[in-house]
Amino acid sequence: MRPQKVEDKALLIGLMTVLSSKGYDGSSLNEMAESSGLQKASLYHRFPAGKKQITSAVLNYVNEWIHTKIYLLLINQSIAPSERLNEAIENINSLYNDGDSICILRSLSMNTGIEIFGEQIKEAMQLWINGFTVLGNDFGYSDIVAVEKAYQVLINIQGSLIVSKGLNSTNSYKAAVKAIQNMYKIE
Amino acid sequence: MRPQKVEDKALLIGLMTVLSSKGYDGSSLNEMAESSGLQKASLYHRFPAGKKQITSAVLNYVNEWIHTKIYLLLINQSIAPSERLNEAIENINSLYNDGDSICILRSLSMNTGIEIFGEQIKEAMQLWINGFTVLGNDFGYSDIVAVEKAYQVLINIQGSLIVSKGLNSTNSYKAAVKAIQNMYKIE
DNA sequence: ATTATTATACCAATCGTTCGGTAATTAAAA
DNA sequence: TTTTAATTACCGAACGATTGGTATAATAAT
Repeated sequence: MRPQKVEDKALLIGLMTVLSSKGYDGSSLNEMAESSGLQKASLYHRFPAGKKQITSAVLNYVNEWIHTKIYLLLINQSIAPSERLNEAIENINSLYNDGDSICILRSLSMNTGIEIFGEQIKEAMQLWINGFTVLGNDFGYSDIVAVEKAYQVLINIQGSLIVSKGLNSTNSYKAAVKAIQNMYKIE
Repeated sequence: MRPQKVEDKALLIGLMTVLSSKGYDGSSLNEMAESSGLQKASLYHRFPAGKKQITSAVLNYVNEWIHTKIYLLLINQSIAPSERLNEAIENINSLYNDGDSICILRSLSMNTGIEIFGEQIKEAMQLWINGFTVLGNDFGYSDIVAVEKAYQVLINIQGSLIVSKGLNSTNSYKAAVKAIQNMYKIE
């Protein structure tokens, strides 16, 4: 049979770019087509249920990304905790373009998106928090402190991304990343 | 002349509700009309330039709110610093419905809104940061530390609001507020 | 020849916006 | 005191453009 013009992964990444920067309502199918390299009708061939299915597939891809690049990495006890943290932060930096991008979990958690995709967004955040909780434990912190720190990591990233957007400077994001690294110094 | 059916302030608050929960693209004029108590055409009488002018007016209202309820409050040296902090937090809690609402600065800082309203969003965040910086100074912290803490306040609020939405629980927001209060304990 | 993929054209519904006209108030004229 | 004019606020209906979504025909590969 005829090969795909755009592979699944590249397709999802192109679609993620639009969705994360414009949100669900702001992302038109025409923009999605343009940014993915396929025509609108071709998108309906790949995602017969339309915009909702597209967005859900992108969120699945994001969840898989978080699962491997954050969760599985952070619970991998064959790597030193400090090394895990460094790699996770590298991955996060690449995900958010060193603070320039908008997080898709934020873009899709407006009232229009959260009603449809709430479960997938919740799953993504919990994966993130669970990974960093294990990291905190492996750094020697108690369960309570490890959970606290894990939440603080997610809050710092999400909050600093908003402040970076609002102030038009990635300084806030970069400082937040450093603060996260300081949160896991062994005493 | 004929009196207004809805006063300016009530009008702006109704419009703010839609904009903060659905964002710029997600807020239709029909929803704005319904939520404000005026018909679509009447909104064009009050805001001749349409949706952009409506959104800009709402952001101006928000900036005035931040100016009085955050900035002017936090720099008011006739009130004890700890008292200023408590009042500011009360105001913030009422603004965000104790963590249930979405911040309009976040909703409008998607790529669709930030291009049009970037300056107003920047102004709002800077007011916020400047107010908390003065508070930090009056608590006795050095300039550098006071600025750091001020940024952290904004990041904690914005980040915890996102996490609260995503996890469908205001626990994260409420914990972040407590963390902010602990940031300004006098040693 | 068959099948997967894409492109063009199209649709109803909704979008932001505009327009003609009405309702309510005040001030001046009769 | 009543009437008229002027002013402003409001609204139903319609505008062209764009939305998400669907046909259907053409193309490319096995």
